[in-house]
Amino acid sequence: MCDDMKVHGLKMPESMDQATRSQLCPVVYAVSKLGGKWKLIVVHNLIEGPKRFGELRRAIPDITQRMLTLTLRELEEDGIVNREVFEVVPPHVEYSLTAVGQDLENVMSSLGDWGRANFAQRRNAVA
Amino acid sequence: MCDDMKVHGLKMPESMDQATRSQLCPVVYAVSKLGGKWKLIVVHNLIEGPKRFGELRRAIPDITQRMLTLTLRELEEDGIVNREVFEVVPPHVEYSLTAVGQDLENVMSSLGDWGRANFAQRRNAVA
DNA sequence: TTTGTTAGTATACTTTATGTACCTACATAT
DNA sequence: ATATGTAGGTACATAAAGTATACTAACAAA
Repeated sequence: MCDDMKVHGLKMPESMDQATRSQLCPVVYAVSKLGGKWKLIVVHNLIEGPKRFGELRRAIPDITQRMLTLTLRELEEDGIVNREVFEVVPPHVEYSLTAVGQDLENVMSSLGDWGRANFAQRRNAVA
Repeated sequence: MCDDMKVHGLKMPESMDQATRSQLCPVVYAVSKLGGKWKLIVVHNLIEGPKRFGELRRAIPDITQRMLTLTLRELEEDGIVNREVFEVVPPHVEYSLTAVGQDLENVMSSLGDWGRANFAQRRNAVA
């Protein structure tokens, strides 16, 4: 697992714990950053371009205000999402993907490809 | 969001709930199948080839027996992982990716690419 | 003057996800 | 007779996620 890490000149002994290893295995690291229930859904909705808080809420009807806030805060902390506040009334806040977030495009599209293929398969299997 | 779904000849009205929409938006569908804490880690470990239960445990030291069992059962139900039992004593059970699971290769590699790039960036940023 | 708007925060509560500890069966090795 | 290894199962406990409701600021329109 994670021979990639040779590029960092590091070995990954069994004794190392997950927190440490997640800094070494790119896949484990990525999953730890994107693993929440809503993270990828929010990123998916920002791929097309910046959106306001309310637009995201309407685009993801099942997310609660609180969970959207928490998810956006975490994505912001991880440098995936950018938050721009316009000091007007009523408030105007725009969320967009950073360069790091934009780099998720391949992940999102391969995920979409898989979902599409798998979904099609299931329809045939069930119907 | 999810214009892809036009290929299924379906629209996605606001009134539709998440359960229904997850059958329509490939990304939401994919996330719903792969969203658990351990799902992608297990898939990642099976990409190279079949592994036994104990091998997976050793490869993912922080997963508990219970979570590995639950994760494998769900992946099996979703047609991503195949479980082969050899009726011997002591028990011998082998887990492998189905064709659907193999199709996750692009997802895994793009996720690895992103993690690698992002990880490298962070190292520079921090160090 | 009350209502509406946007993007939240605060609090309490419930549900689901994940984790811990201990248990089994059976054959072989000691 | 007891210990070892495999692939789990089960009861219970905790952590994470989600729900519901109330609350805020500041201005505009009815």
